[in-house]
Amino acid sequence: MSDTKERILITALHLFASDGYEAVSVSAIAGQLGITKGALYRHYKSKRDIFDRIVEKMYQLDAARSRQYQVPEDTYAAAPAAYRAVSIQSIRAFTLAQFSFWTQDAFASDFRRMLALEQYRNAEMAALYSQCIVSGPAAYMKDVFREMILDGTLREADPELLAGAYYAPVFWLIQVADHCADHRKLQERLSRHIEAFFAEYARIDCHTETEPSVSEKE
Amino acid sequence: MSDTKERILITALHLFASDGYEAVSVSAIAGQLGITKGALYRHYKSKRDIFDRIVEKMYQLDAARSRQYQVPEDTYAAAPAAYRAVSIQSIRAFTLAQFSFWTQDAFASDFRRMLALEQYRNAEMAALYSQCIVSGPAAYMKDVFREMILDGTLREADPELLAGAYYAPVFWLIQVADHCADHRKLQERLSRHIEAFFAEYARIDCHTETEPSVSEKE
DNA sequence: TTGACAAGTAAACGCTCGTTTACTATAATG
DNA sequence: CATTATAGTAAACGAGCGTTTACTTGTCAA
Repeated sequence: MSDTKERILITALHLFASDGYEAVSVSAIAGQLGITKGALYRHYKSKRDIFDRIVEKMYQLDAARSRQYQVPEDTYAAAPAAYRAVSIQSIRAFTLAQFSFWTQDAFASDFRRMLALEQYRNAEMAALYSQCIVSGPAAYMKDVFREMILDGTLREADPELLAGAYYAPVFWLIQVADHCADHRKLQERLSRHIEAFFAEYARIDCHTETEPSVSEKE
Repeated sequence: MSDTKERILITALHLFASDGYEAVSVSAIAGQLGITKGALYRHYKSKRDIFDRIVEKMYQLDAARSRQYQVPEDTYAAAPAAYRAVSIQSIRAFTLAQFSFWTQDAFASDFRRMLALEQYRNAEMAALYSQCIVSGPAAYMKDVFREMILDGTLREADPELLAGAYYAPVFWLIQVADHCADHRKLQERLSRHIEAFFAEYARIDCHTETEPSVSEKE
């Protein structure tokens, strides 16, 4: 039993993430590993096969993470109960974890970049990119915030606008991280964003300047 | 005098924006135009030459737009005077124009996508992408907002946080637009974001509609 | 009318691509 | 020990790559 198969996967993903699938040759992958391309074909039946196994592995990783963080895999429409009683604390923790995952985790970071490079020529990659990184998280936050407004955790506002205001800076900082080595700084910046957001929109908090926070709705 | 040279440029950019530079063959560019690749070499001396001319053209377009919108080409440190007396109105107009430019203008939209596809293997593209789309606009807004806080247009806040809160949703909506056909909807969503932002942070809390006629609050 | 030039075709160049084949070394198994 | 499987090399395959060359047009000024 060898780990060569796994090393091929990781190395190929890393190259795909830099140059894009088409621009990476099988020789380049093999060369990086110090083997010949003939050896590579002992483990995968084609270049496309490597790509497919990468995607397969990411699906598994993502499913495992969803379970770990108890994020509902169904949409709000399918399972609204799962979106109730979500605390600000858990939202904050999940957001910070997601940021580190997509910027620091080697596999996830490479996979995200590869998705970005393939999004305009591969419909499945486009859908996956949108779902994991662009629109999906915002749609999720919209459902969570709608419930938080209903149960009084957040003040009255348009959930969609709120979700954009919350998630867009996360998304933006992920892209900034691609060309900024100082991860600590960006992580702190993200924390400040989250604090400022909830200071602004949480109903019961120190924020009482513009509106009295309790007992106005009758 | 022919327009073939220009048509090659546009067609090549469009293909580069979908598949990335390496994945597009000279034959494919020529084929799309209904000519042979030999003819293409009458107008450009290499495939890389086409790429370079595209970048050159974008530099020219960008400089022209900067002049048109009176956006300072110097940094704040080099020319602080240019950042004073910027109105909320002009910020709003410029932001909406930038959004339409990067999502609707054929050349700019294709160029932005090409930058995104080349950002991890080409340092110049990475810098350009960051400067035009990711970090640059936020850095600009940070300088503008710092001045706006000083002159009392905006309430006291961290300019950097403010710039992120303002620009990140613009950036995010640009990416959303890549896989959402309904541009009108996104444009409206952007408008709502801008209104909500200034409603939240503008000091003189008149909900400045498109025409600031009379202040309703003393 | 002629000659230069601009724009395009078709074919070939050397090279690299993804993939296949024939063969080798090593180690475990009966 | 003989067998079988595994993991690798080296070379070849046809196809397509970016680029060059030789040749064919059409246009237009001298």
